[in-house]
Amino acid sequence: MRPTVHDIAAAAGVSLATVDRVLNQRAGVRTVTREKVEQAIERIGYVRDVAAANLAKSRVYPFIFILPSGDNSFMRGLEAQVRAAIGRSPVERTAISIVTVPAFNVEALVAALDAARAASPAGVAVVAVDSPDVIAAVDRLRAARIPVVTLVSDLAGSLRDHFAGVDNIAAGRTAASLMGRFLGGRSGPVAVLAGSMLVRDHRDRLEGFRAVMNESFPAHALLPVLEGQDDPALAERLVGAAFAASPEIAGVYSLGAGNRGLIAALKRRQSGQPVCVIAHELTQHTRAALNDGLIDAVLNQDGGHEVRSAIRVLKAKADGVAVIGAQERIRLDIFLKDNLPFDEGSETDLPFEQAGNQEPGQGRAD
Amino acid sequence: MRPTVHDIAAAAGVSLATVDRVLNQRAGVRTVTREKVEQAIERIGYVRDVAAANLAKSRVYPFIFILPSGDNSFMRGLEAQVRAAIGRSPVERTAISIVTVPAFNVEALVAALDAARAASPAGVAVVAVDSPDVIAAVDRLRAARIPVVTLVSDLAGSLRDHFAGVDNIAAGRTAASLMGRFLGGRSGPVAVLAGSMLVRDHRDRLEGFRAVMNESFPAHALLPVLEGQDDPALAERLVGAAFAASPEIAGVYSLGAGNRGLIAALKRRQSGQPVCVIAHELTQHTRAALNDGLIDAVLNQDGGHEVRSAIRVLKAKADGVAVIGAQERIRLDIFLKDNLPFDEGSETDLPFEQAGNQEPGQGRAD
DNA sequence: CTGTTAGCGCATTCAC
DNA sequence: GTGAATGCGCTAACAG
Repeated sequence: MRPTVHDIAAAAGVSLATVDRVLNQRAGVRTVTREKVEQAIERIGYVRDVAAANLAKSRVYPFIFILPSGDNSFMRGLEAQVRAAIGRSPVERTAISIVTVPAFNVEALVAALDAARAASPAGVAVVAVDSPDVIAAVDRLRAARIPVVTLVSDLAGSLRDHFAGVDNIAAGRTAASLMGRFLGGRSGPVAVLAGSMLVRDHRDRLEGFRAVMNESFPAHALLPVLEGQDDPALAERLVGAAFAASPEIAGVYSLGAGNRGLIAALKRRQSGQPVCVIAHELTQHTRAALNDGLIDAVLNQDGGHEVRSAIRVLKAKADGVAVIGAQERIRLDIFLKDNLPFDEGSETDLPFEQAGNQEPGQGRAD
Repeated sequence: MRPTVHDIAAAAGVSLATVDRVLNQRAGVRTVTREKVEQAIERIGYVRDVAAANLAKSRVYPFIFILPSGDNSFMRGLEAQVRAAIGRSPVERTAISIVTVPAFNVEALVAALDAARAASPAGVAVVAVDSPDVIAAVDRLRAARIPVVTLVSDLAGSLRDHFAGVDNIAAGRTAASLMGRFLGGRSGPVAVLAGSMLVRDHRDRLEGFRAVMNESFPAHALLPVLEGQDDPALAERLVGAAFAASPEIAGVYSLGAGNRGLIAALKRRQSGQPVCVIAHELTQHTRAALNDGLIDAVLNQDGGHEVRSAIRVLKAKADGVAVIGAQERIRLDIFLKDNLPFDEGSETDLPFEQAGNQEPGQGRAD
């Protein structure tokens, strides 16, 4: 039997209440007594039973998730995953609320973060937009001792506790490496379609992609980055224009959303050599395009894993306990048409695509 | 507040003990009473608090992990992950014991399974060898109402509750798809190095690989499969001989272990065109070879994830509760030199490679 | 400053 | 067949 609070009380010659006080670092204990207890804890190797503690506390964890609104398959899937977590709330002792803010909008995000702080939750998860104002707002949360986890897109320079997302520089490097090898002997420049340089994940992917293309495949020039604002219509126009201007394009790297537009442009393209296409995020649309051979590879992050990880980490931070580091590393999935997972929409998991309002131009769509 | 046993007792007009009896499907309750209680449960939407139940029971889960012994980096890493789980035992209320048996040895495995059954644990996890005798032994465990999870290599046709491992057919298909595209215009046959056709995972990978190579890249003939018994020395001899016999080899797919031998053979090979090499399992050796450009891609399964998943599933089966399906799907990791994770040996995770005794020929080495 | 006591939600003796 | 009482390990009033 592992030692309990009673054992340490006996060993230290004090009462349960005193033990509890030093265990939970509450005031009102003489230093001598405290040390006596701490030594007893150390000596008998006590580890607290978190389940029992939570039971006694009837602990619930109020968390706030701040996500971009808009018509973006990936983000809507992410939201669905958060809703799934809400469904598990009774079991996991969480009370999660979702706040959506217009994508790429610094002021709205700052306002949401400050509102979250006012609600003093046990933790906040946020898809960050990279900006000094957002950093400041996150740091205000931390100053209020509220744990913060960035989700999908990180916020370097802030005091956030953890980032639940993939290594986006590595993602960009991987995209370049696949692109270069898939192109093999073929020549021609490569186009890059991004959403916005305002978000860290897109910037990181671009950086990684550029680095490896320049190092290892210098024969393929990179065309100027197309910023599609994750808007399918805009993306389609931009890509279509690029195809028209440079018919010899050999590859396209789509590092943001708006892939519906990219796919439409690819379908419309009749002439020219085949293009190698690498995109991000497995959605209904990219999955279909992968199967049709329009897209060669999809790099994906598992939104469900990210959400569950964010919750685990927020809980751990709220309790001040350690996490299994390896379990919280979000892996970059590489999908070819050959290793597509069975469609997850049917049973235990959530659909890749949710119904959503059409708000053109404002979301990180698809 | 979510409803408790008290609420359902009140709603049904019975006592706590009776509620408990129907909750845990114990005998000694009149059918009328039982139905009354069940309706109350349904009506107020009761869900049992597993943590509280475990606390009351002082429940511990005795689990047995059966792993192949021998000098195999991946398997030793897996064992290290199980040991890490043992380290978390006090927190997770598990009591895990590890049993190792010689690799590819049906009789030894059957004996271990039967011994495990005699110990009547709360669950068994086993790296299966595909054989009717093993299936029978697993089914005996299930007949004794002991949950069984297969780990890494599955056992089709058995009554095992769950498989904690990757989709190996998809893995083989993916390997072929990468191989074909990486080879681009180059011609020449492709060699396959396996461990043993006695294990399901190797057979599945081969099947997937063959299928896609034949469908999509018929220009590349497949040489007869080399069975290296996961033994580095044997693998090196076989691969070296294949290079000598067919200097025009364009690619090698190593779907088992023994990659140390493969890498040695690659280093020794001076002449001929460059070969595209795809291997399985990220170990110290494959990681180095990937960085050196000797290996082009490594397909990997995360042993830590598999072990943790196996434990979660065994617990759930023991408690008769559902699992989050998506969380328990083990992903196939594709590593290029560009998306290698930081070396995990240093901090939160475990080393890729453990020290181990040299037992040539009997392990699924490296 | 420290100790006593009564639960948290559930399982399990025991009586009735 | 059914119910009342006790405890799992911990926290939180409330007294002292």
